[in-house]
Amino acid sequence: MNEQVTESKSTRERILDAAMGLFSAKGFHDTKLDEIVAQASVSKGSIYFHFPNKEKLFIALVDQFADLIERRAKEAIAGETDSIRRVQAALEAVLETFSKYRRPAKLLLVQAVGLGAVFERKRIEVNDRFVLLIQTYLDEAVADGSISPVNTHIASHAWMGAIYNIVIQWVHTGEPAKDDIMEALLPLLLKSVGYRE
Amino acid sequence: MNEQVTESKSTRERILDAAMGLFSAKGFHDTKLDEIVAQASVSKGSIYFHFPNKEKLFIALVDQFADLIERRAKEAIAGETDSIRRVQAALEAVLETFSKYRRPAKLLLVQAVGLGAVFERKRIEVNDRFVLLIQTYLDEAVADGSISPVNTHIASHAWMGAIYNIVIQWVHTGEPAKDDIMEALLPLLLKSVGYRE
DNA sequence: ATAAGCGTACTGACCAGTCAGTACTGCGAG
DNA sequence: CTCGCAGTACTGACTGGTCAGTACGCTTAT
Repeated sequence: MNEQVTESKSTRERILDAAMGLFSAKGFHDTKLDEIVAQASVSKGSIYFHFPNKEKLFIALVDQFADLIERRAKEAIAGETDSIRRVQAALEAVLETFSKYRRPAKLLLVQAVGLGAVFERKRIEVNDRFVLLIQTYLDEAVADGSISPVNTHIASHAWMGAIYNIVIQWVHTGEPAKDDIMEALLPLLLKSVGYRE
Repeated sequence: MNEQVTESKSTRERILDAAMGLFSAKGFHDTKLDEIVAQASVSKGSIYFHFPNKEKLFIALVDQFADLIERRAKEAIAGETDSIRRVQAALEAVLETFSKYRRPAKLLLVQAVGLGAVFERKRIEVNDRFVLLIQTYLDEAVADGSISPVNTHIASHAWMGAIYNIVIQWVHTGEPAKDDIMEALLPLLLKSVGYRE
């Protein structure tokens, strides 16, 4: 929300870093505030100076990463004009970003799920943001005839899920390797909406 | 694990039913044991007579439903001989079962995620069970030439994710309708592995 | 009698959140 | 220039509510 003007960045940053490490590894409930305190070498009070509560600290991390992903995807799209290339570029950018930031990926895709109603809303919001992004460009691709007329609503949800699950698998095991994902997943998704290269 | 031989079914069943309702709606942590007690009209001691702890009660529900899904899928497969039809039948059976049991679906797909390490292992185990099932029949379909030679490992994970996400969407909003899912998702998945009807 | 099945009242560990206080910096008035 | 004052950043011991799990006792069936 409010950009840091004062140069106290380091503390807030240390809290976020520590929280990211712990939340992504152990989940929300299994991460104790005292652990973040220890990891970040800050005091408990300091955390509550920068964040209203544990929940908001977690959500700050989710938002931060979701924003990054969306920014990268939009940058990639901006660099292309052909609709099918846009879809392709966005997909590459997203996978690239996930693979570059493994811990945030786990936070967003795994740890942010199945926490109560508050988080659920957040998760759905983030998911829908990306689904809508995908759908927009799929619709475009259908309109200019580069892919066959499919149910883009279902297709975009399916794509999102496919990406989710592959990335989650990769986050856990390190397999399949990033390049294998790119090579196999991209054509698979494109074929699913009837695109022939 | 151990089948009920004693005829105390009703209490155990009432506990499971209440737990299913609450866990699926509110998640693991936000569901208090006392709420299950109230909902099921049983005593706390009774719950601890039938289940060693809260965690195991939750996992019992997960296992129960995962078993059901797998059974339905295998039954569907057994009724077909052609490999591509087997894949199709399994998919239909799984979607059918999910749509018939909305609460268990939410429990398995949403609420069982993002709980600490113990549950994470369980979730991966269940996921892998289905991925392997899919992969087996995809490999078969590749072998007999009904679909193109794709990376079936990645494809099966992608399928699983696609199914996950669509069903989760449906669990939350009731949209898209079951029939729309069948009509759109099935051909989409089949096309993704290069099958032409 | 004796044990499986269930009920009730209780415990105590745990942990998010609080708050009184410290350290430091900058600033306007006398 | 310096003293009082105020604002900001931070500390860490403490608390109080919560809730999973337990102790123990009463039944009913065999």
